Amino acid sequence: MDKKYTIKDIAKMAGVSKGTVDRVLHNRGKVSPTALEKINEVLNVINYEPNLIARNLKNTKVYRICVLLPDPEIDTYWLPCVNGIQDAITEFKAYSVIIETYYFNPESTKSFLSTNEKIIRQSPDAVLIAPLFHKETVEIIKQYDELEIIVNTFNNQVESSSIKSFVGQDLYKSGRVAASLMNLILTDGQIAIIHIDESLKNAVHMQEKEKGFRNYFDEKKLSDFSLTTLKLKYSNIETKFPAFVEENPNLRGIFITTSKAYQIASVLSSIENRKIALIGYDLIEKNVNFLNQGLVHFLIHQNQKRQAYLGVSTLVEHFLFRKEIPETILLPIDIINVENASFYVS
Amino acid sequence: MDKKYTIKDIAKMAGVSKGTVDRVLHNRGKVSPTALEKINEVLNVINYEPNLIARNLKNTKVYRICVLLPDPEIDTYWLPCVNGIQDAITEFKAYSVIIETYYFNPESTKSFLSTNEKIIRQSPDAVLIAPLFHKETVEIIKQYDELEIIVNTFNNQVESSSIKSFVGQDLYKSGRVAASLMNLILTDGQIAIIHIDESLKNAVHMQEKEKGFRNYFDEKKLSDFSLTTLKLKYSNIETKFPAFVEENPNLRGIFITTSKAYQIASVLSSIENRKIALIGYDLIEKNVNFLNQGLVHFLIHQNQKRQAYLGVSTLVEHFLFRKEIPETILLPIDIINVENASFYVS
DNA sequence: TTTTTTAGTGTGTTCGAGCACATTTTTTGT
DNA sequence: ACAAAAAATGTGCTCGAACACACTAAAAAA
Repeated sequence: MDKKYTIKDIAKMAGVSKGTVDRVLHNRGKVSPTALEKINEVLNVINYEPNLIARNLKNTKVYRICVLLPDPEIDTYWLPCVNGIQDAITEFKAYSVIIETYYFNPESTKSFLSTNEKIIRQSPDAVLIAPLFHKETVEIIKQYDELEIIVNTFNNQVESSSIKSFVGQDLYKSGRVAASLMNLILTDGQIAIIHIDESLKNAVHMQEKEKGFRNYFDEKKLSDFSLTTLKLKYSNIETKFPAFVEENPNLRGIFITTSKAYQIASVLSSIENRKIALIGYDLIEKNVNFLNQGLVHFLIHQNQKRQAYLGVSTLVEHFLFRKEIPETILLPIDIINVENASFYVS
Repeated sequence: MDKKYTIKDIAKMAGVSKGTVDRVLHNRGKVSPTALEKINEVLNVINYEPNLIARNLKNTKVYRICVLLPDPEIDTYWLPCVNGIQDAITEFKAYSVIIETYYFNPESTKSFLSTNEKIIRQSPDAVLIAPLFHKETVEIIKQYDELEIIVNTFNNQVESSSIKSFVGQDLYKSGRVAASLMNLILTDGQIAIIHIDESLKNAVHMQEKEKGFRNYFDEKKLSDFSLTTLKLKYSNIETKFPAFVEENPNLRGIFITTSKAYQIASVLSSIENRKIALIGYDLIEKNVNFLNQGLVHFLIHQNQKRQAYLGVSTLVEHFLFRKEIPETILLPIDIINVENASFYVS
């Protein structure tokens, strides 16, 4: 039943040599109809599963996987990804796989393109990309496609038939989750949706979250709330945001669509007499600090570490164990408050 | 730097044979001080990591791991565990590991003990147990210990120096999480903590959750709430519970410490004019249905599937890759509402 | 009929670790 | 000094898949 058969076993059973069995299994070379039938008969009865260990031992081909993501020194948001990739490296170090990480400057499309060129020069078997820049990504993917390099993406979704896989989160639904939590904290009043970002590279990201957030309130017909959208940059938060709070005395809640909730929380902490509910994204240290202080009510965990890990590991398992690469992996939308945060911070 | 060295490489570098290198690495047999020094010199310079694939190919020892858990046909709560174990079986089927599952009747300590005896007769290398019965577990673990069989546990924590590892959740903290959510839904009124269970086998489980739940309200000095504890059995829910609701007109919220929230929700759905917040455990189908209907507000996901998977996989990796078995793995306390539930249901 | 081609089949080596066994070297005892 | 024992070291086989190569037999060409 669960006995493990080897090629040798099959050969003996079919009364041929292991070479012939091998030829049938990989349909290479010529095999007589007689031998083919005998072997197929055996294969139909037993359930042959090649020993992946033995296969991998013999396999001298070294697979190269390149990962491209923004420099975590420029944006610490990407730090967990590095850990996730490190996990994958550790896990697969025994196998003939090389996993290399490349960083680009998230503020520069040029840097993105030039680092891609650098990767292409390495002629990898596959790449995992955080496609921050939509247009440039579509462009560069053509090149990968021509070179028959498998392209996986994570964090940002880019539509392209050349992309084998995407690992990320349903942003629209994560907006809805945030809305459902906000609706639990508040009963009425004004809610601001704040987008904080230097450039527009996260535009789609942020819009999807806003859509989901607004859709929840529309759908539930929660007419006691009024929703406002506000766009801020790092540089003008300290001036524009306090003014906004001043102008909107009925403001009760804020949904921050990026990982910069701590910047809002920091400003709010200096404004007395205003209790405003905050919901943001990502368990970066500063956010968790404000969560523990009670200034941030909920964080939505996007689990970038696991995103990056899965992005790499599905590729490795594809090469080593011939597993299918899943087209999309949507990670759960983890709801974090002060009580369960410690279990998610790795 | 990252070059992979083989025993043969080391032998050549040290000017000895691979046999001698092997003896040094495993300190078996006699080696002259001269040879030892030469080999150690080489080992200090390079970073030798044995090829686990090759090691495993050669290794003819078949490891046997037995898993013991309640029959999922008697209590569907355990169904996800079976899937988790199945995942592990699939993942490691290439290796020389046999993973066998045994069921016992969760209502019978006798069944628990006799199934354990059955497992012992298989003389496994390790077991993973859901130790539902505390006293009997302590008893049976002695036997495993004498036979030098590694014992891992999951779901229920049992203190014993003979237990190598525990995979589960911090129940006290999960109670706190539930409390924090309840505090968000309600502003005041009576809250019932309901324990639903046939026997007392989950007593410690439920008590821990209650402690955490109550502690949260105590700590925050939320004096607008009053907390009551109610113990129910499957058989008397339909009579006792409606009476309880009747008697307590100020009842606003219920925290169900087991996975039977659906039974409470079912009764509540037939009682008109009472809006009572429900928080329970586990994403079993019936619970998720009530979550979608809006009768259950939050579920806490205990992720039994992953518990079982990790319980097995840490053992397998210990045998195959000589990894350490972590003493305790506490899974995150996932907060589930109607908006994010779909991502957790596997 | 003999030679050449090709279809069909089997044998042997490789991957790296692990271990049994054989061989060589050194030490001990007489 | 020489045999015997002990210590040290080297050799060779195994695990299972993969593939190169060698070989046989039958068919095609000369």
